[in-house]
Amino acid sequence: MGKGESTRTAILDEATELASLVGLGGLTIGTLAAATKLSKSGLYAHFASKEALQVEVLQHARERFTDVVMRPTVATPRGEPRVREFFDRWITWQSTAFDGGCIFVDAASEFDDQEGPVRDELVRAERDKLESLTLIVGTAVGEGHFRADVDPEQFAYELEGIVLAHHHARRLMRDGRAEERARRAFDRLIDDCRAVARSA
Amino acid sequence: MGKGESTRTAILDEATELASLVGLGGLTIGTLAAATKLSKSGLYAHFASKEALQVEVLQHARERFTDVVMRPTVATPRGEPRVREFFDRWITWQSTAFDGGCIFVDAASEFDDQEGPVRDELVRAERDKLESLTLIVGTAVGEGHFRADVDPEQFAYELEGIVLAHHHARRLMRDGRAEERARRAFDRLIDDCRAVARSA
DNA sequence: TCTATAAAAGCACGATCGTTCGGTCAGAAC
DNA sequence: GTTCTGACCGAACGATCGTGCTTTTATAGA
Repeated sequence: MGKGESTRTAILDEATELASLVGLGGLTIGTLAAATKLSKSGLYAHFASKEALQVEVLQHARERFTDVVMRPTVATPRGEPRVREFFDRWITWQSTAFDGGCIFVDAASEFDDQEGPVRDELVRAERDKLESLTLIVGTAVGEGHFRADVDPEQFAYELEGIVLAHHHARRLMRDGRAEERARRAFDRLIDDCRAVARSA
Repeated sequence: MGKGESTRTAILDEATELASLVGLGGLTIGTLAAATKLSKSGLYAHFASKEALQVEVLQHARERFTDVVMRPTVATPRGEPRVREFFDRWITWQSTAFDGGCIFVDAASEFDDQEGPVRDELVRAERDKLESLTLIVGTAVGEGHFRADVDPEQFAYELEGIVLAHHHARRLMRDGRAEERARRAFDRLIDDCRAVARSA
């Protein structure tokens, strides 16, 4: 890895951290330059524009997500264990990957109304994650761990809800029991997928 | 209502709308002045600072929430019907109250790491809503509509998750079936509260 | 060691940020 | 008719924004 590439990575690391605190939009070249001990122009030479930087920050974070969540997940036994692993790692990711909030959650509310490459990248990342999750759940159905009429997309939707509630409770409300509550919600979700039938 | 007070309200209305599109932090005095057809200084005379404006925007939105969600909810029969009413109105609120995303959701990710009066107001609003919801669920338990071992706080946590998932799916992913999914998730939640016992 | 090239700095630009201040102009109070 | 007040505006402040250009410094290959 050449000099340029290594500073580039360092910039993106720092930018990810900063963006998790002040948001992707709140990120400024000036503060990022100060944080990386570079001049504004020196830093700027690495990127075509601020918008391009924002997109690259998202891609950078996405690679990390793949490394610490996705890859270990697909390496565990298929079916329910894999679903559990995914959930575990996802929750842990949200608590440990950033000083601030998860930049995907933060950026989602920030850019959901702002058309452009940043929003596009966000949607791409989310769709990717959703597809993987749907597949993982579908496999659990195929393995017979979950009922046949379990809707993987609905499962993914509800799991996302649990994770978002966890993020909300933990970061805004600073609820010490946020993770415990998330686990209870997840257990209920899993439980309903295993049960033979639901009450009328 | 005097002249000053009415323009003040008009400013807050417009500010709420704008903030839902670009975030509370993305809101600027200049664009807000242009949107309200006032000069920057003319507008600014109504508020002590931008931060004070942000806080007032949140309070303004909170009053609207009380009007269109809370008040009609507590006017419906106690127990499960009231819980359903709350959910219905909350979901509708998120879809219709703003052009952009719900400013509480947006602001929550934006300010969860930024100490100050804006964050404080956010926490206050959230705590308020959570308390009301917990009470409403508790009543449903008291009425015998829900099982006695239902944990109202856990219920509130999971309901918030459903609403957040709905917001996420609807605004970022533009999923047309977001609301249908939310309703299914809610029905499952209610169902589990009524069931006599859960499978092992 | 010399040189070609890559990396970072220096400096400056136009724009916009939040904020302040002096002023105008209508209407109410006296 | 004068004074006072509330509502608003125009201009400007210093700071910072994103973004270029030019120059210096560091690095790597011969």
